[in-house]
Amino acid sequence: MESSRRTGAKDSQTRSHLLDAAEQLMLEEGYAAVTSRRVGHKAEISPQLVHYYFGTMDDLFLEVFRRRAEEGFAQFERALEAQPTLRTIWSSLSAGPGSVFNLEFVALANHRKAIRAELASYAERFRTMQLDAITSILAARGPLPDGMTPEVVLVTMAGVAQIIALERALGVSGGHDTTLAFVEQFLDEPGTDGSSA
Amino acid sequence: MESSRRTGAKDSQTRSHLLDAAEQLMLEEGYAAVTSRRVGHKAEISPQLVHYYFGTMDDLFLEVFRRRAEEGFAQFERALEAQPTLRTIWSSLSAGPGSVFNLEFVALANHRKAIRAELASYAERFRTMQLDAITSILAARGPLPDGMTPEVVLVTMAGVAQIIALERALGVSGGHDTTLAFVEQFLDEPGTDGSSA
DNA sequence: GTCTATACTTCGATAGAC
DNA sequence: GTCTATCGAAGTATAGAC
Repeated sequence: MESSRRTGAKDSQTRSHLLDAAEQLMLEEGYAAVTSRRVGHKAEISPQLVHYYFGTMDDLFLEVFRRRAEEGFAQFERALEAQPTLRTIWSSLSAGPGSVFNLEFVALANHRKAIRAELASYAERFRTMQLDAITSILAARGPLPDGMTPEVVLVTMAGVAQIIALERALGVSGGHDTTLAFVEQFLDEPGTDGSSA
Repeated sequence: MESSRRTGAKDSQTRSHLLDAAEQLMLEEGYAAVTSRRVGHKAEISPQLVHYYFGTMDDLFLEVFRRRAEEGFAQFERALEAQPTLRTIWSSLSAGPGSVFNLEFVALANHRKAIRAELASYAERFRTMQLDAITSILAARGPLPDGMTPEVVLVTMAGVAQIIALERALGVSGGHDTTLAFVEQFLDEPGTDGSSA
């Protein structure tokens, strides 16, 4: 017996369909296209059910984000356990639709504080997890050049992965090939300062 | 004698005020907050004038972008002429509100093709200009490590600058200090492979 | 050349029947 | 748990008075 709102069961099929539709709309047309009416229409469900299951649109956005985040999180953990390598970390940073998705959410977070908080918390959890992993991986590879800490490597890889994803979405590709080749070279290297073998 | 729309004189004060208001709204609350009503209200001008001066909202967005782009472009050219250094390029990549601005526009471009085209064209022009500059600057610094071309350095710097700006907007700061310190070290180095002095 | 009035659409959200 | 009916607010855009 709580508030009458927000009752839709978590395992409802309808609920999942609404989340799917919202996610797809967001990916294809941006967050501004995610309206209760359009979500309902895409899911072939009456728009009012959006409010029945999620209350406000902000809550819908949060649920979409959480579902994705948990999924990405679990996926990264599995991949890391199977292959605890630099390449696994790089893959998690440059993986498919995730980057566009993140971008859309960051833009959304600009004026919705509840979403910003959730995003920030997730980003920090993810970063910490990646840092732990990369620290032990790099330790096994020998000493790093002066000033280049595991943190630096991680932030740099994340930045490179992101700008390439972003520019690709824009249709710009200048410098991507050579940069990706350099990343590959770094991933393969047994040592990090060029003094290989 | 052309189409009756889009008549507002380019040098109109009213027009400038509308652009200012739109830009500010976009920076503060994201692109979704840039509506004809809100822009008009912020500029203390009737919302209908937005359509008189710009036709559609898309045209308004384009004008806002162009004004910023030209400004940033000219500024970069001046800075580079005064100080043709790596640091000047880094500054142009990490300069204040520009990054947030870009981010907002990229998100917007996701579902407005006219804006995507403009953004892509600008990004390419800017990248080419930066590449010319960084190539000659790095040439003077001596040979680069294996695989690290000027392009790679540029894309990497751009990525680092961007992810830091993005995370900062989100309130996340893990790893920024050490990464920025590393960038500083790289900017100051007379050589690039650690064999300084 | 500038601004008012206004048409039309879509938005989020709620009430209540079934 | 789902749907119909509906409210008030806000969105883009145009017509036409001044």
